[in-house]
Amino acid sequence: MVQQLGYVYNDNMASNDNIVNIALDRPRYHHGDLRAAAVAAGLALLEERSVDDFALREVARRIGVSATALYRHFPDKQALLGAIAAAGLVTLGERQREASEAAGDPLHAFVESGIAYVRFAIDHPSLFRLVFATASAEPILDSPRGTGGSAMDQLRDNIARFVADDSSNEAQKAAALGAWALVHGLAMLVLDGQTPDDPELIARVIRQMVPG
Amino acid sequence: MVQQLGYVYNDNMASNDNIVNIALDRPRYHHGDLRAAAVAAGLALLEERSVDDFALREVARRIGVSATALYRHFPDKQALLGAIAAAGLVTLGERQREASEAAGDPLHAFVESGIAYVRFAIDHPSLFRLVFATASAEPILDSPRGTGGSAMDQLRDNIARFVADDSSNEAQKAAALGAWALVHGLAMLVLDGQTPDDPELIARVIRQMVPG
DNA sequence: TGTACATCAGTGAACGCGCGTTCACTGATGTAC
DNA sequence: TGTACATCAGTGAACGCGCGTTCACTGATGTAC
Repeated sequence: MVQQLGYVYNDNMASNDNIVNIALDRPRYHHGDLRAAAVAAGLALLEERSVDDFALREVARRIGVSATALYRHFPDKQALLGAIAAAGLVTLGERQREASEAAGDPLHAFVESGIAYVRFAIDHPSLFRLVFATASAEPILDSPRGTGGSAMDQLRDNIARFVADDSSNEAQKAAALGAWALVHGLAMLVLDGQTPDDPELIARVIRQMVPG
Repeated sequence: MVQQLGYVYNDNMASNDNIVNIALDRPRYHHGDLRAAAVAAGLALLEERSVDDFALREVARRIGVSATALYRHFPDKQALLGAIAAAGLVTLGERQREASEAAGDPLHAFVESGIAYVRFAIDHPSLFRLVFATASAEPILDSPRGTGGSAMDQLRDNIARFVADDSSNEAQKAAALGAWALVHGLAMLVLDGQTPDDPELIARVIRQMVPG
């Protein structure tokens, strides 16, 4: 437990894994950082529970604060989930970027980032579901290009690098959506237990999609 | 309202659309057919509501029966949802078969049945989600071949017809899973509002996947 | 055909559930002078 | 540096929510003789 400024925070949300760190600005437990702590605890909670069983009250309990306190930082439960989903999307983008960069050529990078997408879903099923269930105002694929770190930026960059330059805008869009749909479908099917979590099979399915 | 044998059933569950008819054995409202009526009403309810908001009590209300009555026919809510999901899966298979048969060559049939899959999801989002959220005991793709009418039988038949005969078993399996994942992902992305419900784009994405 | 009885599909009242959220409040923090 | 006060992040009690499910029951149906 961390005693600080008269308030007590349970620090177990920081000990979980690197997913959690994403949401924490340092210094971690400054006064007023309940928001970050709540997001971190929420991410940790989603490692254990389905989105349906996600309880705002449990998040409050875990950071050692009354449930009401969260209403100082989020208008309602949905807003808390939104913040958690945003953090999840950032992490997904990071995982894809890491995978891309570790690979050599563009084709390889593309395949590896697809595998990373599915892997992320399998490693964090509730968070993955939340990210996509939390309907963004605008569709992710059509959203303006961000800092280059988002999951969708990764996808588009990778597509652009190996789709033939002379292909039409429409063709590129279809290719991008196809790639996204494939990995997204794969992820959902594994999460719903419709196909086994077999890394070999998953890699094969993704590989067979790319030309060559 | 249909008065029959002293019991009153609200007949609006029969007036919805053909999805509903699937679950009804004729004669429709014989004594004891509460089970079929409940499934039909449940299907209708899912046309209006998310799975989360699906209430056993509301199903009972709609067929003009006490909530308790349903417990004569289903051990619990989950069992009711299971029966509804099963009916949904049958309908999905029918839609795919119809689309396949309407098309000419195997390649076309494959594409059209993929489009039908996505169309079904878009037309019945809650039911589609329920079907796949209701974890079957065994993964659908690996389940023993059924009567030939199931959605997965359709998928496998179509795959078998156009994948090269000399391709390995592993390659065929990967091709089948890839096809499934593509349409499944497309469906989920549209349902979650991540990509628009654009029939032209959807058709293009599915078409680009098949050789030639 | 009539009677006695078991069966079983219904009934309505009741309970517990933990939740999200509201409310009036308190007391520490930061600031103006 | 001290003091007066506004601010605001917390508190705990309370409420309503509609739900799934249990319970003891009733009365119509079907059957054995």
